[in-house]
Amino acid sequence: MAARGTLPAVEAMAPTGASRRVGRPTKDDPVAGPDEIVDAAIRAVRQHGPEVTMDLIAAEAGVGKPTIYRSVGNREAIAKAVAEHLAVQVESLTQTIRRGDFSSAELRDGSQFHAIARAFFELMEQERNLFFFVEQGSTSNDGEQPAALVERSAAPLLGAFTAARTTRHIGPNSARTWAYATVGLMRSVAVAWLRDPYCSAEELTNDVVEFVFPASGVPSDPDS
Amino acid sequence: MAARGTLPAVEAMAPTGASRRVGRPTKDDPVAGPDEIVDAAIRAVRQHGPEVTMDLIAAEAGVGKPTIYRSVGNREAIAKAVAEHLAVQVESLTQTIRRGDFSSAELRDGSQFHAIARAFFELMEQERNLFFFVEQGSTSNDGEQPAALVERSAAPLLGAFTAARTTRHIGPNSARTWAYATVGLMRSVAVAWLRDPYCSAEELTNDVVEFVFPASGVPSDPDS
DNA sequence: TGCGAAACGTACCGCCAGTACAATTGTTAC
DNA sequence: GTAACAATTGTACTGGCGGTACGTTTCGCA
Repeated sequence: MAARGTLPAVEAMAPTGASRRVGRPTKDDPVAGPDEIVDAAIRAVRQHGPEVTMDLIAAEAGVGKPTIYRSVGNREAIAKAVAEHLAVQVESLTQTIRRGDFSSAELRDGSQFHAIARAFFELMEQERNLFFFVEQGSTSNDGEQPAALVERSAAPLLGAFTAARTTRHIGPNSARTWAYATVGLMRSVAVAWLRDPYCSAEELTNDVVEFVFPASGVPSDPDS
Repeated sequence: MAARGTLPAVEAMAPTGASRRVGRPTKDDPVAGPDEIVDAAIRAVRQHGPEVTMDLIAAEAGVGKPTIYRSVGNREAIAKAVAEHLAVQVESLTQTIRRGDFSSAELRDGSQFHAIARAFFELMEQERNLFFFVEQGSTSNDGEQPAALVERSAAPLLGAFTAARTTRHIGPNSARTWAYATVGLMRSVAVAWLRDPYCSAEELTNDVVEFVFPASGVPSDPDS
């Protein structure tokens, strides 16, 4: 088994799935760039759950594992890219909502936040695996610089939030703390709710809005 | 050294540190129960950081690795125990503060929360490694039941919070959401602040209090 | 005294992120 | 035209870690 350094026989292989030939690819071959690899990673995570192996991602992308590491980076870098993807999705959803459902007059503090939070929760419900994948990747390191993946994935909430609370004048440090507080809040609620959907998305959103903006909310509990 | 001549080839070993003899221990030997093991784990995490290996924990405890798995459980179970330890610490600190610094009249909504939040941040600063160890252990699984480690580590905040906000009558689902929101908020702020202490602990606490109780806070930013 | 149960640590296994290296093709020099 | 070099890939491997099988030793009880 396990031929030594020189390998004259490569025939009995094909477990990775759709791997291309070895060596430099032909010029007109469909080369897989970073974007294609990230897309493949997203599909792999969606299909196999948040604990996909790098080999499976490579197989889904149709490339070898080293290509991933050269083109995108290690597992955490992929998680970062996926977080970026989620963030863009939330932003896009927010734009749509903002254009469509709300009249300009309704865009007072609470309701705008409500729309964004609702979009966030629904997207996370839909992209559950991606969310937990990003979640897991964020705490993999032991506390150094590159963290803040989840933060990025929820960051779109920030704009609306700080805009809504501009009524009071605050310093940069306070704004930063409030930003962390907001994203952490959304993150934690989303995780708990996804693990055990104890109420409807609308109810959840109302409660979160009521928490952040104590004045503007509506009593959301249907019972009692 | 610990190596007795009984086994055929055990000489070239001793990396585990202070392992006892093999076989069932003598009755009056200092047997390491679950508590001792958890204590050893805490020391190991403090010393070697949040990514300690199980072998190092076993070495610190002076037992073999299987003993840990039999007595406490897998890595996640240890993280859970450490989370419990932190939670108890926070509770104890809270008790002390409540008895000492505050007159009974001052215990209105915001200030009580302030004291607890302050204690929480300071303990997490002091027990940085333990905090990140728990943090990491909580997201290791792919989204199933046993999670909620961090939640437990910040849960002491819950009592004070719900008590403070009882003014409005809320349903159980709303309370649950608010609870998740609160602990997630504290967690996220703590992580960000520990990774980059961009302000003093007091400032941080003030900002968090101001976020949760918009009415009762004091403007904390020294710069204008 | 003997024998099963209880409890332990050593040595191992499987898995997986990350890497060394040969293979293969594009490209330039002469 | 062709030979050397640069570019780029996938295969096969490594290292390390969480978790476990198994032999070893002692206790408890008949």
